[in-house]
Amino acid sequence: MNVLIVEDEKGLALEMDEFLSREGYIVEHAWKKSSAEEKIFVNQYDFILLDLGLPDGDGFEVLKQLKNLKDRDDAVIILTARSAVDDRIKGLDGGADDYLAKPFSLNELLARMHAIIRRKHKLEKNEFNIHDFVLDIQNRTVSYQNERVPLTKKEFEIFNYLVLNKNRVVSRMSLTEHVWGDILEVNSDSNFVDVHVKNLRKKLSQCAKADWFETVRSIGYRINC
Amino acid sequence: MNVLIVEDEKGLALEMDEFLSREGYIVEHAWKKSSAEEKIFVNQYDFILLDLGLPDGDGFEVLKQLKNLKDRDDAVIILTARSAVDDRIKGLDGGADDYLAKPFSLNELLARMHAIIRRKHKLEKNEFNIHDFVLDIQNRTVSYQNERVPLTKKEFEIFNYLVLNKNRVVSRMSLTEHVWGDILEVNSDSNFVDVHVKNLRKKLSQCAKADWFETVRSIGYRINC
DNA sequence: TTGACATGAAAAAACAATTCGTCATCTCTT
DNA sequence: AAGAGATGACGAATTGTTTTTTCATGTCAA
Repeated sequence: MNVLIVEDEKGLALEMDEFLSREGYIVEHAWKKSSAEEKIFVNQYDFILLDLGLPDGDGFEVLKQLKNLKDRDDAVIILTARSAVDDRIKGLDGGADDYLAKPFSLNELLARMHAIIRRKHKLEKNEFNIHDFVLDIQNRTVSYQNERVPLTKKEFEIFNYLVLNKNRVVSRMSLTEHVWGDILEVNSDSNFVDVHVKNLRKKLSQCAKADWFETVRSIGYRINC
Repeated sequence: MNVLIVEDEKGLALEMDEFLSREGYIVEHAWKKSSAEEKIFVNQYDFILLDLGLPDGDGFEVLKQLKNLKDRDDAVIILTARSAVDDRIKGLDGGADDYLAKPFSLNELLARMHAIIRRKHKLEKNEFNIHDFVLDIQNRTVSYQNERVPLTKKEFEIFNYLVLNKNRVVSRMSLTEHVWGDILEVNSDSNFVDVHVKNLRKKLSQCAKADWFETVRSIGYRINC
């Protein structure tokens, strides 16, 4: 999952980066309003963590720009000093999905992100249920009939992203972007996605249901349920 | 324990080196007769593994040189091609402690070395018994009243060397040479020996007997029994 | 009182285990 | 038959753990 951190305070930004990277997120940074706008224009993100007090302008304008773009589903969490938490923010009228008053704990941030995923997918808990699997977002674990399936980081991320997009074809391209980030140009003619999918499938092979984890020739993969 | 390998066949020599290093020995090499003689003149070794067919002469002469030196107790194992195993070798008249016909297995070599230690210390098994400890040379383990005491490599080597010289003062210098090899000049003013001894003592502290593991001020340590 | 040793804690290095990416080859689908 | 994907095996990179070394400080014996 891709996250854009729009925050000029480097220390905080790097802390967030490290923390979220550990959690499997692909993190990008924008240190000011202008570069944030450029990045948003070019890429889509699963989350945008938006500081309001940017050196070259109000973060709210970034949010407005985003809302002008079509077909975007980027979740926005506003980060702001407590004193700045006034109604315009609390009401979330600008279209943000949540806000977080500084200083905040990284776990709090993560919890809010999970909450957004939960909301988007209409989940009751931080879990996806698919066939007999339970994919636990919080603990980053997968179980099959209450039996833990040990997945590596990459395997979990692949499964997670496919489940997040279940019943939709996920292209290799998109999968790569969301699991590895922008390593595309460097090595394009490798089959590492295939290899990881193979390994993942093997670990998930306890579920014998036919075609639940499909290969879509020339495009990518799809999980059906 | 220090081992000198006198052997011109590099492949074999390096194999032996790797194997013996894993077993905790400090290994040096001499590739020909002349350098072997120089080394023997300068240093003492616990074992000299002596190939007879050296490029610049007969290995036996190295052995003769060694016997000319006073106060030496280096154990010599002769390595030689099977065809060369004639009476002069078998009889071990030259003063070697054992011989080994090539090709031999590294474990066979090690077993012979252990046998020599056993003989020198008049042991019945490959074990030293000291107070309630059993120091197993073969398995490189230490037990106290049949309870295994987990030691690190260095800790074991220190204990082993002190036990080998029990009731004698072992200088820091000597201890360093036998456990670490010739790192002396590089860092002399370090207290790493003391630290390891301290850690070792802690692990051996189950034995409450007074002064069995003494510090000899300004010199080194001594194990009494 | 001083030098030598002991000690605890932490940094650095070594080691082991796991994960990741590459590659050559095989299989399947069209 | 040709292109796409699957697979097994292997080396590289990463991660986590243990061991080794350094260091600052405390203690003890001469």
